[in-house]
Amino acid sequence: MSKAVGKKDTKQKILEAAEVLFAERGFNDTSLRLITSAADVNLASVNYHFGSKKELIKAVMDRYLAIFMPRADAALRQLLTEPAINLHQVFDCFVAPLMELTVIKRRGPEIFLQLLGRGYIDNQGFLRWFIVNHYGEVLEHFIQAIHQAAPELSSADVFWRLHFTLGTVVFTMASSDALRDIAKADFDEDIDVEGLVRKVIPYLASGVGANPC
Amino acid sequence: MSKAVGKKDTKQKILEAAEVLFAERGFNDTSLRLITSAADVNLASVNYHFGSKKELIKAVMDRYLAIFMPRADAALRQLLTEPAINLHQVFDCFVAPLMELTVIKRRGPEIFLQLLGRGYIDNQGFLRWFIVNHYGEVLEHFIQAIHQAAPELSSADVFWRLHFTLGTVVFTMASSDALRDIAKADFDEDIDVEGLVRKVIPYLASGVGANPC
DNA sequence: GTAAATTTTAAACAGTTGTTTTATTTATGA
DNA sequence: TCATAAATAAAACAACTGTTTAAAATTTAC
Repeated sequence: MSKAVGKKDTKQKILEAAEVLFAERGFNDTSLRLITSAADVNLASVNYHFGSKKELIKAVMDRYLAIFMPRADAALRQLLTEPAINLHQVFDCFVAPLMELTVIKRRGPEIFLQLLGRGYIDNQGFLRWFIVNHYGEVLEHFIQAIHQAAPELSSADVFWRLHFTLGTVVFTMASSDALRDIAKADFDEDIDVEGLVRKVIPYLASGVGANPC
Repeated sequence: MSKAVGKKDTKQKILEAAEVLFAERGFNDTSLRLITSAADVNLASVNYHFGSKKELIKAVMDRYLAIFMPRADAALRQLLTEPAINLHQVFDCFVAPLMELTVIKRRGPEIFLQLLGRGYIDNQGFLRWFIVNHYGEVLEHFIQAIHQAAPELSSADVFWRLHFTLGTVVFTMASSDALRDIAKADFDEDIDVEGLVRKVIPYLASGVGANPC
């Protein structure tokens, strides 16, 4: 143990700068030079510590996934043991794990959701593959919980509405800063991320539970 | 009138190639060289005919917006004259105008929605500004119709749920090709774009109309 | 048919990208 | 303390970006 407590090492500084820029601007539109100058480290240190930009992206994502996924999974497993559940409860399983991402940094929850959206859109699939391969069982428990809460839905309907839901959340969070500014200006409504999450859940629960026609 | 009927001119060839690539890969990740080689025209012809890449993006978008927006507006105006309306009817206003985009090309509806999503995410605002400034009244009629169909919602609630809705649609359509492939493989469900749109509308209507809590 | 305007072409421009190389500095362990 | 390893630094790399230039080809107009 040789590191001084207050002094972040280079690897950490890169991660901290990269995740903010990736969330704000997307992966492809964030250059390594932008990251390294924001982190106040040398350009070459990214390739030295992470190997490549692709690996840096994975490292940034996994720092959040590794905390969020097991906790979401635990909440879903817990819910699945109960006799009768509803969709609102299913979505509520994600709130606490999401808000606990403040352990990484204060704006952790929003950054994580923004990164998730970027990963879904920017790179055609490589991050999606990574998530499904590493955390696939969480998704399965999610689907299982929806089936239990809304047994009238076919598997295909659940599949589609799961993706509708993902779209709603990810898209909203990707532009949450701008939207919250507008809401503040136009309606004098000042809400934080948790407030926004709690605003979207009734929408999601009602949408997923809608009568298919 | 000197153009041979079967022979597309350069400007048209660029538009046709660009819109597909923009929809698939986003604006920033589609280079002019990729477009011009797909269109089989010279690199410099983009700057010659459109002035810049930014103007090309606007031209691509406006080709669809100019057809879609007036028709959607007409449908909303028509609906607003009726005494009692529901949310399902509000969203139905967009289906026919969307499907009519096949006049541009067969896959016009999906391409348009994908472009819309790209414009929302890729460029931080310049396309959004363009749309709001040119077609703002359509958005106002949309909001008015929602207010009429769900008068219990506050203006702020309508604002948020409108953006949830936009997220759902745009995100779903941005990856609709991949999702439909999965649905075909996993559930043997073979649907076209109109089928997908009709699938998402109950979700949206139920979500927007949910009891706010 | 010829001159003028329009369009196409190839080449070069200046700037950015991720990555690698080489040299220098700093830290480690005996 | 000194050799060794690890980390940092500056510079160059090849590939790519949007745009411009200047020459060639084509079309238009009289």
